Amino acid sequence: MNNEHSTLSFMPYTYEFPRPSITVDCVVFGLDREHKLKILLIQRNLEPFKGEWALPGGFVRIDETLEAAALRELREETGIETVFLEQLYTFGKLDRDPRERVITVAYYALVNLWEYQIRAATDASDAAWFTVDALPSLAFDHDRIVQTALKRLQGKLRYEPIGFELLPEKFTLFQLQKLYETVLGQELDKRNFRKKILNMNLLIALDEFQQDVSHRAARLYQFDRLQYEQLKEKGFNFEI
Amino acid sequence: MNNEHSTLSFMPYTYEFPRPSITVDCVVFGLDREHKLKILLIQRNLEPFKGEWALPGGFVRIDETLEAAALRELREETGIETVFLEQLYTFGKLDRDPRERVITVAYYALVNLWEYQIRAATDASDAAWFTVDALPSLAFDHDRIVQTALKRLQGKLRYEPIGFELLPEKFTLFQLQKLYETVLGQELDKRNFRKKILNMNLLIALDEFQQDVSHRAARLYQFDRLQYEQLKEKGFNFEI
DNA sequence: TCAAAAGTGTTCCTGGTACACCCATGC
DNA sequence: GCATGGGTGTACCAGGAACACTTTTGA
Repeated sequence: MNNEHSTLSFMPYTYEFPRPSITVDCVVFGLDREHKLKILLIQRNLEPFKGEWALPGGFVRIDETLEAAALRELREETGIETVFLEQLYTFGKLDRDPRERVITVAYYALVNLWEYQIRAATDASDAAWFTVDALPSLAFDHDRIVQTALKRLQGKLRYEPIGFELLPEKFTLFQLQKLYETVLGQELDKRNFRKKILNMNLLIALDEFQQDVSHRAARLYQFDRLQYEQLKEKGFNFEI
Repeated sequence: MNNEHSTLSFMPYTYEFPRPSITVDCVVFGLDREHKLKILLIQRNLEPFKGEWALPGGFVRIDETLEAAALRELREETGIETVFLEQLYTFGKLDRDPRERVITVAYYALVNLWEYQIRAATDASDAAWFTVDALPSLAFDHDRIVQTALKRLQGKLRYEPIGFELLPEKFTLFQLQKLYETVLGQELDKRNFRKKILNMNLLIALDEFQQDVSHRAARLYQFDRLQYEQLKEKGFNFEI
């Protein structure tokens, strides 16, 4: 990786001016069954920061887009296939990587942890979920990236219907409310929450109910994406 | 710039894997005296797209941050010194530059066009202001970048007090209202607008009035940044 | 005296907020 | 029968929206 200790035969790409490396990093959010917000981290098995926890990510190849790189790294390192993925911010401080100048384009992803367990990493390194308010210390400037992602998630959640990405296809209003309470960090009134979300006409009430719960089974709902797109066309603004 | 037609002596930087170039581009917004929203463009005097209009921008040096690169390019190409500058989005499509893979980190800036005229570019190429709804065709994917910046500006303007960056230090409520009407593209009720903005207690009413206007002179106001920071601490949310 | 913008209050209505009890189920 | 969440309505209040006229100034 460093020019100094390799011969030209392994360094076939030459440029008139020095160039930084470009990476992508992904902050993957998931919501567990106890309504805790979690982030997926990888234990590094290479220097620098070997053994420390870091965001999944890696170098952008010359023939792939940034988003393709993010999706590829997610697949390779965590087994995640299809997710909500959105660009977060590009971090370019000079010393954020001790080896050389590395600019990273950060993405954040929302995955549904309810129905299936994300596979651990496919290679030797470990992947694990951590509750956001009990994260280990992170490699590079990944703690700053995580904080930025958290703020973005909180902001977006209030003004766009992205919370559903963290829930299974069919969910209860209680789950949805807990999601908002967890991510926004404030309790919400049950009756007012239901009134507000149902009045939006974005949820399809199913004729299905929870199974195997030790209390009255709640009705299941589904998010009506099509309806949302149509309402948005007409100037409707989602807001919780 | 291309590997093919230069000797190694001019291409002293070698890497194991190919690397894209990194540039920054700036969408500079200004508001003219007729309450029109304008963008600052540069006429390119180099290939590719020679003679076409493009956003001010250029290559990121290995020893400068992204923001520093954006500020430097603004200074060099337009003479703009201190502005509101915020990262917008990073564009990484494979073919967005016909020469080679170039990833650009876009910024948007807000400048005050009222008190002084922005200098034209310092080199031979031309800089000029264009009304946003009458832009010429742009080089590269710069039209997409402009559209992204416009959406961001409209979104931010409603929820953060950044509109003041487009006005002089001392402004009238009428100017402020016209700003919102222009950027958001909708008319606002004069009485309701004044009530709302004054009730926020974010404006300092000065004992100064407009000069040399052919109608009753309006009172001048100033944005109270300190007060805004304090209110924000306490959970206050700006919203128009 | 005309043109252009400054400046000012009230009414109505919508939507947010606060709040408490009974129901169904499994253990 | 107890614990857990499911499910429901009303009263109050704040803030948004609609709306018209008089004042000031310079040309």
